[in-house]
Amino acid sequence: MSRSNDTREKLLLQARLLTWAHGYSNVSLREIAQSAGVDVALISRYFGGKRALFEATLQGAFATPPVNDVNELVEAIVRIFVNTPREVGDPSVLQLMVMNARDPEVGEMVRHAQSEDMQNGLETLIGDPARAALLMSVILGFSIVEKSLCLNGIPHHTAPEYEVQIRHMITAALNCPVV
Amino acid sequence: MSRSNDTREKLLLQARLLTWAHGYSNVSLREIAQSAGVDVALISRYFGGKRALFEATLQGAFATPPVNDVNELVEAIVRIFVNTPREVGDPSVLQLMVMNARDPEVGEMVRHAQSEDMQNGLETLIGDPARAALLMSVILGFSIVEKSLCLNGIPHHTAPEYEVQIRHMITAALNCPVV
DNA sequence: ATCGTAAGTCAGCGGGCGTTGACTTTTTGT
DNA sequence: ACAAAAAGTCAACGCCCGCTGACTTACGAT
Repeated sequence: MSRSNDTREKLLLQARLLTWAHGYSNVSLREIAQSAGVDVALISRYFGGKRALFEATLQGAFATPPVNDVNELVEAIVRIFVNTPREVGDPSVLQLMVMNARDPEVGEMVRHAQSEDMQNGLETLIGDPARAALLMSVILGFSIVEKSLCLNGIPHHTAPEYEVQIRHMITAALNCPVV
Repeated sequence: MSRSNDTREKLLLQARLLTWAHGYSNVSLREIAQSAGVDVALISRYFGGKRALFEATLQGAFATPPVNDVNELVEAIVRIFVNTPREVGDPSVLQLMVMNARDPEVGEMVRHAQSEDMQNGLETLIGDPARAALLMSVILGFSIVEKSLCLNGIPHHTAPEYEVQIRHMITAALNCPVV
């Protein structure tokens, strides 16, 4: 019983790492299995297929702790995007896959997970969907471009100064006139 | 002579549409050829291969008109992101592919094209690479999330109100303390 | 200790991919 | 009008993909 749970978790972890980093359709099951040190066939046995494995990967991916007001929620979101260790996946990459995933169902899965966990909470607390979307723009834009800069060889910001910028822009978003 | 140029351009156009919309590795040459109403083999003949076709696609993709000061450059960039007709590809999607493309050379191609055309211009005019990157974050974040919202079924902003928000955030970025 | 079941292995399937080379059709130059 | 060259067609290649089913091994209850 415990041995199977072990391999299940090993598969899940590697699937998260690889698909979140490179995109759903750019990672093969054989690759995931090899990284986990496990046979490919076990993926189909345990999860049912590639899509189901990916779906399991999204379980609670964007979970934010319960919050009482806008500031707390923003803090929680910033923490996810800024401080989440890169090793366990970067949520911004998920947002990327939304648009890059050719398979409509895969895109829908990611969007649904992200929307459930973050966007809806923001909208509820802020009240104005337009401003919530604006806030989301800023936060996601930061994490995406941050990653892009790393790829470009530009040393990414250290966490403290990065957070200063993010907070400044969030304040701007909260004060920006929206329709 | 003109017939071959025609099919070359048809291939190039469809390649742009499809790969920019769905990502390099999510579009097959057969698909591109079919959309162009042309035989697959002609792609290899005219461009040499999939990668070369994609590279041709990037030629001048981010070209901005010559500008004299920061405001003009920002205007030009905003115009590209906000007003570029969706039919000829959305540059934000290119930025997406930077991170999603598994093939390192493909990612490098996109990054190089974007950097050459836009980022460097911004840095030269602004002087401070950190602030230029911040500005880029905001602009790219907007266009990416805008697209994401469309996918989520939320009606995207009309151009005027969208531009108001973008300008507000750009102003914030220009006034934000950077290290 | 043994037997049943869970866990893991392995070869192979059908299919799509990028690419190639031999072929046919169309255009062009004389 | 006719031959040379360009443009387009077609079938097939080797490869990797997700997935399956028959098989072998290891564990746990009796």
